[in-house]
Amino acid sequence: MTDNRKKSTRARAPEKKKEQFNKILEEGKELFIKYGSHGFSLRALAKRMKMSQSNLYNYVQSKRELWIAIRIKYFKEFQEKFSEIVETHKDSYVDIWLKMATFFLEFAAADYRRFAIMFLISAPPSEKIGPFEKKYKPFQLVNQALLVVEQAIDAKKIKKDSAIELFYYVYGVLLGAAQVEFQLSKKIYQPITAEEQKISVDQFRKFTLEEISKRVEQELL
Amino acid sequence: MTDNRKKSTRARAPEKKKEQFNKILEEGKELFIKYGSHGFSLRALAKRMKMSQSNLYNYVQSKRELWIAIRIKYFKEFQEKFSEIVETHKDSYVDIWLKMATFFLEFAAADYRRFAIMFLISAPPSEKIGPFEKKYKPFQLVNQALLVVEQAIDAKKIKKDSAIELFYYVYGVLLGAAQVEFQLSKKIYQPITAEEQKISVDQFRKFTLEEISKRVEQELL
DNA sequence: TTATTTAATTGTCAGCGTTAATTTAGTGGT
DNA sequence: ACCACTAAATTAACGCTGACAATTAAATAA
Repeated sequence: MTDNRKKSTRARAPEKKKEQFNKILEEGKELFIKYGSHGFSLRALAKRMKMSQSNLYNYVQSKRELWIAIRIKYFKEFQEKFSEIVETHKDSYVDIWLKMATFFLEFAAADYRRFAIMFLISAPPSEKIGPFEKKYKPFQLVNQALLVVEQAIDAKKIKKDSAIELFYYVYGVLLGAAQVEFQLSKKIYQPITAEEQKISVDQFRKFTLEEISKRVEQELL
Repeated sequence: MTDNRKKSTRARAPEKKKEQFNKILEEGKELFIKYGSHGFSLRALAKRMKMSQSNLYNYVQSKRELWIAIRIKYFKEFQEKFSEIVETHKDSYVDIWLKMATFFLEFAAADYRRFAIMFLISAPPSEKIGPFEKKYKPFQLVNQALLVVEQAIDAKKIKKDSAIELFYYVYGVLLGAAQVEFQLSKKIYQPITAEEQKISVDQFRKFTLEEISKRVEQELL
């Protein structure tokens, strides 16, 4: 056994501690992306951080909390890019929807494990509820997109009555489509019966985006 | 510590062993449904079975294999009910789609953990690939529904060109919708901004089914 | 009745999240 | 420059997990 720890140093200044915590989150992200939820252990993370495993508890109350902290960070990154699309849009209402949808599907496909930790896998259970869990609200990402819808309603560009329903519906469509794309992209899958059942990821995405586009068009006044 | 094991008996006849294995799957299902993926341990299952934990390995190569075996069993149950709908249908093409979709969403909502083990959570990893994993094909459930589509194509009731795309699309819609419904049903969730963002599960389902219905209608010749 | 087979057992392993007790590096006050 | 204090870091241990090896003994076949 070689000693992997670095020359023992302590992050005492609040700024230094924040920095250290941030590094923990970054290493945690990498660990998760590389080895998945089952390879994501505090011991492995500690080794990467060159610190003892129990020292992580000076930064986080539980594995669950760490998990949620990473999720929140991913959502922040997601929001940032998402906001950019939303705020700089000069396109039509339909086009902005198309851009948001495309971004969502590309984001999921670019790193499915990241997508999974954000939208699919629930955090490991813990006895206590920590600060990150209290802070975290599901459906948070939704708000950014909802803003677009509301602005359009206010500007009387679209029908008001079913806008919210449609919004959640499209969110569901994208959530499901991202998963179907992933399953389609796996080599393992081979349709059992006929030849014509085959479908490529590109084909599927094109179809999905067109469906969304057509549906949103109907909403215009 | 009380000894929970039953008076030691052995299931040696092939029939008896099959029976015993079936009981393992049934208890496993219950355990999973009751305590979720994290409460689902071989030791807890063994206790329920009143046997030693390592004896489970006489029935299954790994926890992963057990997981997949349970998943397969759930799919069989799903297929059975699904087939009934498909095979006894006297309705229009649109109505049968509506029935399939309704069944899917009701199935998911009736027991979300069951739905999750079938469609969302991936089985825990294992070093070796067992017989159940070899047997299991993802997208298997899809075939039953595909049959309906193909029959309709053959009967020249619907457009052929985009039938398969639409099929996968609707599958994605349902997969996503089931998850949105679940999130909406959680008490935790409270929208942040305006009042009108609220939406009930019933509202959402109604909307979703209507969307599917409208979309399938367009496919008719 | 005996030999064989194999279900079921005990014991052990490394790995996991978590906690308690302890050490010691970094900070602020004098 | 020194000292006291705080808290980041350590070591050690707990009970849990999936898995494996060796052993026992119940059910079957000869």
